[in-house]
Amino acid sequence: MNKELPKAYEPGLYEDEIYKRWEESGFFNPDNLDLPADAPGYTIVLPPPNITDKLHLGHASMLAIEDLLIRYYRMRGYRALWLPGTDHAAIATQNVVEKKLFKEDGKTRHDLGREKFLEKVWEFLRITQTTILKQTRKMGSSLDWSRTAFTLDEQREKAVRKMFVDMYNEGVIYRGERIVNWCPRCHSTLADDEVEYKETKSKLYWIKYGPFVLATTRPETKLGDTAVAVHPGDKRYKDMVGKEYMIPGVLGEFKVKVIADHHVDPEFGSGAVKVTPAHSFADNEMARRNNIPWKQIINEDGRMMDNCGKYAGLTTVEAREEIVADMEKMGLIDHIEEGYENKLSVCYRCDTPIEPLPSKQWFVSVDKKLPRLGNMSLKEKAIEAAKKGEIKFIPDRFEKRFVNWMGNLHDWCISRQIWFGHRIPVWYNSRNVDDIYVGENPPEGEDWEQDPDSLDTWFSSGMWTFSTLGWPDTFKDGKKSGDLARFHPTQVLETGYEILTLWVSRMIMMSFFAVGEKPFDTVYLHGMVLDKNGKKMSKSKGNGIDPLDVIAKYGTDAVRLSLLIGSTPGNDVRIFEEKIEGDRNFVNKLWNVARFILQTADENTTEIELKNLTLADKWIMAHFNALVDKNATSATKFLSNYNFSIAAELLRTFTYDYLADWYLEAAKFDKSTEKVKVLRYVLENLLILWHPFIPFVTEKIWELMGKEKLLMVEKWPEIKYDPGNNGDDFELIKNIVIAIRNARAENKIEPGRKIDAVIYTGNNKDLIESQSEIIKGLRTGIGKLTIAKDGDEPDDSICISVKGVSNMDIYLVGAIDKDKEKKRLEKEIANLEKLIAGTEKKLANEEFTSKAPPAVVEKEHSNLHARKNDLTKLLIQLKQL
RNA sequence: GGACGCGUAGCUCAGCUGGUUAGAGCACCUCGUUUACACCGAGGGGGUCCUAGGUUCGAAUCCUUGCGCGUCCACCA
Repeated sequence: MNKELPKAYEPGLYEDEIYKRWEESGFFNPDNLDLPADAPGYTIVLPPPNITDKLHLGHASMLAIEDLLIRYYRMRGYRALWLPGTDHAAIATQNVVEKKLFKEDGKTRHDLGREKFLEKVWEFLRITQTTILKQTRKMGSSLDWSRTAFTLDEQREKAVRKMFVDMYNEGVIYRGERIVNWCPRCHSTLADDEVEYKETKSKLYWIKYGPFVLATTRPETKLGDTAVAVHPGDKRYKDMVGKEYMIPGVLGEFKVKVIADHHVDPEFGSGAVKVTPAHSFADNEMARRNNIPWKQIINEDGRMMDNCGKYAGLTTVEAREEIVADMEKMGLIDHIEEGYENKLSVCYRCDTPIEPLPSKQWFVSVDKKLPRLGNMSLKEKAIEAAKKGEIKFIPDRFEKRFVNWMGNLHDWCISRQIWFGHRIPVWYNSRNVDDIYVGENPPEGEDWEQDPDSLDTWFSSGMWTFSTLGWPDTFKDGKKSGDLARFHPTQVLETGYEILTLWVSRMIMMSFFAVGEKPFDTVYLHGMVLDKNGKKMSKSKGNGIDPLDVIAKYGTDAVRLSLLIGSTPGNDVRIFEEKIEGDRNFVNKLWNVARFILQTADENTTEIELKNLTLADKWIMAHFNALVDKNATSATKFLSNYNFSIAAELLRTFTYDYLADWYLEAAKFDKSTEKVKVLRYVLENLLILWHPFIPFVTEKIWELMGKEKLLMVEKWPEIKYDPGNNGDDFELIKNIVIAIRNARAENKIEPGRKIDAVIYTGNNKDLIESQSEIIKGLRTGIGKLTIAKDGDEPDDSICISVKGVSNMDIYLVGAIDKDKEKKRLEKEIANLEKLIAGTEKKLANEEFTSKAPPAVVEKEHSNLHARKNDLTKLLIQLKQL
């Protein structure tokens, strides 16, 4: 024994030190890789985690997948760049800090003022940002830290302003009125995902409305009505469409136009809807489609405006009561339906009902045709890229989802009434409201005031693939230079399917606009990480797993493996400790395989002499070759096709079932000149194959093997030695051993007891003889082993059958439980007879033999033949018993 | 309401460009401390592949329907 390794792999002892070595090697940065000038690029930009919180297992899964890809392609000789960063997550971050501020000091951001509040935000984000980067390293991520970016750092600020100005000058960005979700209590707009829906029971008022009777939950908005809408196919109102009517109301008569719109459900209510464009999203859309004017009647305090006569100043709820009472007096109420169930939209922070209000906002037009896009719109260009396969989706079903969603996309509202984020680079002249300045830098002069709003966080993260590669400095006159030229378009965008639409769509549109090319070749979508019961992990439910906790307990490699194995592209993955524990056990198994090999073969290898290989050597070499082959079932191929789980399972099967269980065991009895070389060759290459999955343990073993170069930059293996056959000879030995072990277990022969065996080999005498030590050594418990070409059945013995072998007889002598053996044989015979009957029936069916491919029919014939042989043999054995 | 996904061994999941005696890991049962590993080894039991139809010589795999679960989007006056 030359090297004394600890019995169990202890990740905690090595991980930090190994990561440090990787980082200090400089190889995370592709500029330092030793590559030919024309080496292909392979770039992934890390989807920047929000700095609202530390990382969870979902992030860990993302990091595991992306690091796997990057390490794989780095070893394949690509100029691999994985670019790290974080996202300022404007609204989410501001909310977290606001909540904290309120909880700790009872203050709102308005108490602090813009500047002071932003200081607080930065204070907060520096802490989470540091934690995030630390966690990311802990996962073993081979990110190029020298290129680290933040969506709100100086360089990205520059990019965002340039983008805004370019889009504005091109007429893509414009200012317009839009209905927003407004919380009257918080005095703020809410993003769609900040709106919550509450099941409520309310009243449905059926009101007399000129020639109509119609149902509404909000009679007070009648003051803002400008139209009545019906379904285009509704015969009841057919003749009224397009006409104008005077409607009696509590403040006198007013005029509405009747419009036809598909949005109206003719089954609901009376099939006619009053339209209040200023205070309803749906109504607003209908008004836009039909050119109907708006009339705002509710202000930002949630109160009726001055144009509401005697109701001015009332809250909407107060106004509703009074107006209903007045309508009642006027005989305008048809009837009131109680207990009507609907979903009320409320503020996620304070539960206050939301008031949709019109407001001035900045938009990105997705439909404007642009000369720079060949007269296509941003939307059309993105859809085309997906449909033409210029951008590929994995799994491909997401392409449909993407295209479908893009098709329904409306202009993108990019302004947010918050303080944290990229401030909109627009200045208004205080002396002349219509005088607007849009530019990358503030205008000269004192009368200019910058727009108080900030940009939607997706505006800056949508630029992530090129803003991180030096844009706009690396893009002049339509020509890419520097990092942008070398790494853009990137190869893969790997992210969760839940932000396919939010993020991916924006990246594609912005990249085409700014750089004139797609941001990435492939979008790989991963699923969500769920707990054992398939529930989303969340802090409030307490079912979350902290990556750092399980890493401390089981090691990073085990955590990575548990996230990769058993998960398929686009599908959710359930994670629980038992699973991680199992993978920890596997990592330990690999460690011990190495431990054994290093003990028995601690010397540097030279070229393997193929002619000296034993049966076991050839067998393991053949199976190793199958892993790195170019055919469709190799681990290499599955890695290239994003089938990480299948690749890992192939590697695991090889490591466990082939290498550890059989080859290493056989090696203990199978001495040959090449043994040491084969052991080292297989281990070495196996470590390379495993490295992208479990980088730490493989790198550590690699070091223990005496390698000077880092495994991280080792070349991906190809087939180097052809053993000349597929290892079938050793497969036969293996099956003999299994059959003997089986027979022993079936017959309850105590493990300590030696049994004599006789093998009549037929034509295989030399082969079996050469392997007799292995057969005896592999825990078959054989005492005296007799090998002959043929002979008589020994007394007091059973004949055992070997899988797939019919021209050989093996007898175990003595100590046989005949009853048990008889039962076993009968069971097996019954099973075989059933199979044979099935096969015969199939072959008798002329439809089958004439229509099925000849190869399939042929296979059935050979199956039948083999099964019949086996049956004959079993019947003889049974008779002899 | 719209779109999509899932339902295979007790649990977690592969397999699904149609042809295998339907697989893996964990759990379970029996046996075993054999110096790489008890974070172990040997052997074993366990599945009408959700239901009902259809296509086909042949379906876990393709089509239709129903049931159950999940995700995203929209949200209704």
